[in-house]
Amino acid sequence: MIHILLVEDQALVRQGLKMMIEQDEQLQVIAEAEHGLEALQKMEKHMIDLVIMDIRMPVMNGLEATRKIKEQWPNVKILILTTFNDDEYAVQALKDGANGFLLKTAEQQKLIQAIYSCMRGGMAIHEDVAAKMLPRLLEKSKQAPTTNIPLTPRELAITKLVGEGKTNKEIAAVLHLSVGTVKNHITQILQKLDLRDRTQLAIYAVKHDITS
Amino acid sequence: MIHILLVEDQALVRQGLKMMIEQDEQLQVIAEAEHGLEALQKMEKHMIDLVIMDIRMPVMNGLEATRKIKEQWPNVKILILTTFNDDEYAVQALKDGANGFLLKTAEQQKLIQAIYSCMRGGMAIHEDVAAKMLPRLLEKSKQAPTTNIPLTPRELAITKLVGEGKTNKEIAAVLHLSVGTVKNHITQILQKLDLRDRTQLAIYAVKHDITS
DNA sequence: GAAAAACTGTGACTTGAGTCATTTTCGTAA
DNA sequence: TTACGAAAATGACTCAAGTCACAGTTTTTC
Repeated sequence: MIHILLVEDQALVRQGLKMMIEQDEQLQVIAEAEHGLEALQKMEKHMIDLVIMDIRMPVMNGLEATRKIKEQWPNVKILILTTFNDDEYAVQALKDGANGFLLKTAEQQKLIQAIYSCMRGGMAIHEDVAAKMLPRLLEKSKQAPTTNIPLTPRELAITKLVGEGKTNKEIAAVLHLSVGTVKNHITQILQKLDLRDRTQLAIYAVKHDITS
Repeated sequence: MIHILLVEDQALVRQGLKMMIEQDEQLQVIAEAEHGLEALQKMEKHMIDLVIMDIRMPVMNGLEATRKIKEQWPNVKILILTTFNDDEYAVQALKDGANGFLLKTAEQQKLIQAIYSCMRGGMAIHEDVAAKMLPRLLEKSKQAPTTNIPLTPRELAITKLVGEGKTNKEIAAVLHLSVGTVKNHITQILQKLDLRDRTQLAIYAVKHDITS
């Protein structure tokens, strides 16, 4: 038997969900809340396995509630209820520890499926939500096309070490060079990349993922 | 009429795909290739709208081919053919510009759907593939839970500017402080975070996404 | 085989960065 | 009310970093 907490401010939607969920005899809604704060209170009173959480709510929204619940009860699964327009929230929700997404327009069959897949440790994400989220996630991890970095292999190696926060002395030791040579290379690198000092170079290295 | 290039080394799979695709009268496979290199050659000879690309192939794999095709023909759509075990490649493929993923086990209805959604500019990603990829993507953009960064607001502001590569003088100007004060704060910050110099601090700032 | 680019090194010089001691002000929590 | 941490500042000191000029060696490229 899976014990579920329903968090959703609109009573009608909540009722509908409850009925759909309890069509499956292994699933039971043993608590309901109208906003995040109430959800936290219910969590303390009941043994909850899974929370179904709306994002837009008064008092405390779903993101904050998700974060706080995951802090105190890391093993509880959380499914986010979402609409097509919530995609910027969705990414944040995932970072906060959500285990999946339900479109409000989903039919009950998908709903039940999502609950079980999420309880099994998987991640339940509706196809359309994923399609919207992925490009957003990629933007951040992309901006480094590794193209046209006009550095020689030696310069790259030094850039990498600068990006790890090493001093010239340490770099010299690792590469078996003199400190003076390292300095010369760095002068060269800064000129090529139009940077001012090793700090800007380190930032460059991290952002362009020069870590090989 | 949508012109399609099929890239897949196994002739049987290729034949099957072709038949499934051409069930739809708007879709036509006008070229086929057994590996990435051949695909590039075919691209030059035909006007292609969409490429369906396997990942594991001899001579030149699907990732490299995707990258090269997107470089020369940025408007061509590319759908990656994948299995459940390819998820580490999948992320890379997306970064290289792929427009979607097809599971090799998908039925023809899903296949056709994916092609159209991809041509409309959307991203076609099978639910199960997305579920596997998202956690992987999140790991990279996550590691900064913004928690326990024991810095005061002032220190945070300075850390942020260091992370932008600013000098103490510039930071002092922005925050209306003396250079000495900035130095003092930085000494304090370095001690708190157990770092050695502003370069390591800048790296810390970038990695923890302190950019507010 | 010659030219170009990459790699290595030295020494001298300038300056930004970081540490330390010490002081003052301000708000807030015990 | 007191005590404390955050914030701001000054001055003096040390040193790593960066620039510059010059030079030798090796590797790549045409």
